[in-house]
Amino acid sequence: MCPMSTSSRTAIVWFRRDLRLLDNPALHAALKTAASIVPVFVLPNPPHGDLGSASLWWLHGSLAALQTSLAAKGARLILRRGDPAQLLPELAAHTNADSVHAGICPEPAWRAADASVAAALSNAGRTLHLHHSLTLFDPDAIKTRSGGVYGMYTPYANAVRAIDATAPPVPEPDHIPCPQRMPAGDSLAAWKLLPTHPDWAAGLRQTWTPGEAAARARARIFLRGAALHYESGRNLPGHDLTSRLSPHLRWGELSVRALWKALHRHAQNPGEKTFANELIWRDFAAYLLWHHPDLATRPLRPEFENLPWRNDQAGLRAWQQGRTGIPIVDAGMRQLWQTGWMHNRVRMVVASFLVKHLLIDWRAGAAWFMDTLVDADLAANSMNWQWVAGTGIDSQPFFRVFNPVSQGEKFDTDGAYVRRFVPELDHLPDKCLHAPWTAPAQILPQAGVPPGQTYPAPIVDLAAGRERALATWKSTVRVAA
DNA sequence: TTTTGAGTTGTTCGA
DNA sequence: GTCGAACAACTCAAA
Repeated sequence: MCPMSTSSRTAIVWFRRDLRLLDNPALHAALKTAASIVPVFVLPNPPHGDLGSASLWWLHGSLAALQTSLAAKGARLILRRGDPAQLLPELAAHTNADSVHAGICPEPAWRAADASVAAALSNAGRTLHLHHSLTLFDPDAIKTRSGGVYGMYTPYANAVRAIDATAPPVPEPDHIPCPQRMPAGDSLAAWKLLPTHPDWAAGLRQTWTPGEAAARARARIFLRGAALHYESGRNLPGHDLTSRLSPHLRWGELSVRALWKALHRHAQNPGEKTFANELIWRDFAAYLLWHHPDLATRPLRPEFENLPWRNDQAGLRAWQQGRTGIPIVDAGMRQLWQTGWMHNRVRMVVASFLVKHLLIDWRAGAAWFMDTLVDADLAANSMNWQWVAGTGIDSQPFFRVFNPVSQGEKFDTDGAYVRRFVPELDHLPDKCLHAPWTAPAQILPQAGVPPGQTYPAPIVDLAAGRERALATWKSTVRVAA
């Protein structure tokens, strides 16, 4: 292999979680300064800890889609596996590229990688340029009046709404010129990101289409339909009234800035406002991870390190497998396993159940979500688990314990959601569907679910679990004070 | 500096 | 069935 000589400037576009061509600031900046572009995706080996099995499944589809759309622009995506700090300087030397452009990632592992890559490139007289594109707002630009970091959502949201200076989306290029001779790369298939033995991804294939084109299509459908009733619709897990854009946003197949702009072109009805708030929550999560790099591993309030979590492997396994005996919890966990996704309302219910009723460390739940969700995002996942656990995000009162029975009755009134994912309860009457253990003696055998046989009895008494959680949180706070 | 108002998503109890 | 109050006290952020 000998270094190529080119007469014009070349730039590497390092794709990470901006797997799109529309409104891609790194690509745009590279095209402005260079005559030819080398698109690269580097998979760290081993993959970073936040790349779970479901994420790798999605990544395969998303990279395949990106290869196709780049090819349509005359470019080819170079896939490499290993240490970016070694591979990128090599590729830059090989292609005589003087710069590398990438989107900023808030995860600590990527920030460490960026530092090594920047140093290695700079030793060879080359530059790493990082661009904001994952979030609406630059996390360093949002400060409290006294220059501090926001710790509560509402003041943060007020601050960003007052600024509302998101950069305008940049256009999709018509053509992406590549060097005559491109460096070699791996084949996507050789990475073996898809499961084979066993192939657990059938439900994922049925539910999702990764890639920029599918992301844009879904966004269009959502913005014209469910977004208008999002305020109330988003709470009903039995209906398809959420955006389902989370995995597309996680991989940057969809530009959040373009989505934001599309949303604000419309008159602000309550549904659209609520959805805009969700996008600000997403930004807030990245902001928190940026300023608290140990968000995923340490409670924001240190006193909660002392919370006496139970080491309950059987309970954790029952929760993971959707066999807790609490219908809406099991429905949620099975939806997650089958489709790689769970409705947001139910995520709160299952998380609260694990952390409060079972008194199992939120980090165990967060790890399971990271492995099984197609939208697994370290920032959002860590923030939301800490919110449910009451360990630092905002001021969740410790007495707020979700009751899975009332949540089910309130938001899955007709039981459509539970029946879809816990089919063995199909024949139970609505009245006791969310709490089968309260059914009159004859009902369960008649409905084909004799107690504790096809469907388990509850692994914890809900009232007792709630009391135990209240007492535990109360004493943890009191000891700290 | 001190003060003040407020904090995504809940539950239970009693009138 | 519906409604308001209590749950307890702290931290945040702005004035």
